[in-house]
Amino acid sequence: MIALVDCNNFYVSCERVFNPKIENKPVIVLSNNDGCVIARSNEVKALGIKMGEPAFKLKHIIEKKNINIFSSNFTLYGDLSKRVMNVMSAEVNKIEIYSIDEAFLDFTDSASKERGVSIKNKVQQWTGIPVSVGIAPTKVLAKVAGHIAKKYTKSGVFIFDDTDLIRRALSVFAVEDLWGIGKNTAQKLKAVGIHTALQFRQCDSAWLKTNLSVNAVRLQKELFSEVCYPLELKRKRKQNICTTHSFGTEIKQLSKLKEAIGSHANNCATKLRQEKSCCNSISVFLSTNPFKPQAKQYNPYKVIQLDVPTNDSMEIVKATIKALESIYRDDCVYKKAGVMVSRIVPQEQMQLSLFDSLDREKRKSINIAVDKINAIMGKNKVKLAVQGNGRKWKLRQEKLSPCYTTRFSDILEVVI
DNA sequence: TCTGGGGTCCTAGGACCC
DNA sequence: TCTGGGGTCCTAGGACCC
Repeated sequence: MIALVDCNNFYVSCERVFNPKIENKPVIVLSNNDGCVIARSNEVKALGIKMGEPAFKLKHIIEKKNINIFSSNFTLYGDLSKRVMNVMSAEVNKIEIYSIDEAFLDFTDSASKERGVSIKNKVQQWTGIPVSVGIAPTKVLAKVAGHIAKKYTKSGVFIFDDTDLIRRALSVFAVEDLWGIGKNTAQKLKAVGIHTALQFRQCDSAWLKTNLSVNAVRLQKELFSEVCYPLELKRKRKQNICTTHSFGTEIKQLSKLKEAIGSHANNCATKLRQEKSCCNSISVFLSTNPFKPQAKQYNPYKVIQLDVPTNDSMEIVKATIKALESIYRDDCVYKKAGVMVSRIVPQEQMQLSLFDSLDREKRKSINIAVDKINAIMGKNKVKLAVQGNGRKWKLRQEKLSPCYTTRFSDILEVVI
């Protein structure tokens, strides 16, 4: 048996932990640049505000309903996530951390509602974060159970412990709410009269295989309690690492794009080194503002293949700047830029080249030193000159909450 | 004025091999 | 009129997830 533990409205709950005034009040957390809604409290969901809605369209209702707005504070959310995961890890033998706010727990040794409730209460008491728990024989069913727990139970815990119960639940569970069924697939299914999870479970698997994909067949098996997605206990090495941002204000000049791309590239290199990986290929991409159809649209990208895999900041930044120069056009206004590194290999398994002229040992020492300094002094305290000192393309974060748990100057003071 | 930022997996089709 | 029958590898694009 598997338990899915899912934090309720996670980012909103994080903001509430240190700000009890917004308990039971409508709260929204916005994406980077204060662009879209990415987390909503129940009060906000009740108002009919959708996930992903652009903030500027909500100005009116925000004022009218007195909604509390926050810029995203990923430092805070990441730290609280770590705490939640730590509490749960101590409760089970095996755990798969699936995302910032979700984990699958191995309940094979004992699966009961009481165990779910006990974990839920402990997480709530020790971290301040409310969670829901769904317990079932497979991940897909645990997701369904979690859904039910969150929506229809008082305890916030739901367990699928008999097949008839599963059958009855699936008969009223919308097919588009299944894990792995997105908008497009749901549309296809509905076109042939499949509306509920039970109907999906009953349909011909050969039809699923040809018309959808093998994943649809796996999903179907999981609904029959047959495990196709086992717990993944070992953290996998990332296959791609991507850093990108929209600009607060649009950019035209090459020099500013260089700062942005250079920073993204350095960021990717740092992440590569944290993963102990090297990349064999680097891509750079730019895009204009798709929401301004009257403006000239241009979304170029350039991929550079390397002879020797690398995670050296200087080498990666240099390559991206060259790529940027090759795709830049001065008759466009850019809204977004990014860097992606791929074809990743473990750093201890890199294939060397006979004709390599770079002193890799020396570079390695430099990178280690820079990483060390930045770990102590703060991100990007030491950086490459091309990144500039500008904050010109910086994020807009007008409603940022303090980093209560990770910055000494932000620690709460208690007045007695 | 204003619309996020990460990831993964699968498939079809092209290029190539014998 | 008619032009084989196997394979592999790579990539772009689609679909999905949080």
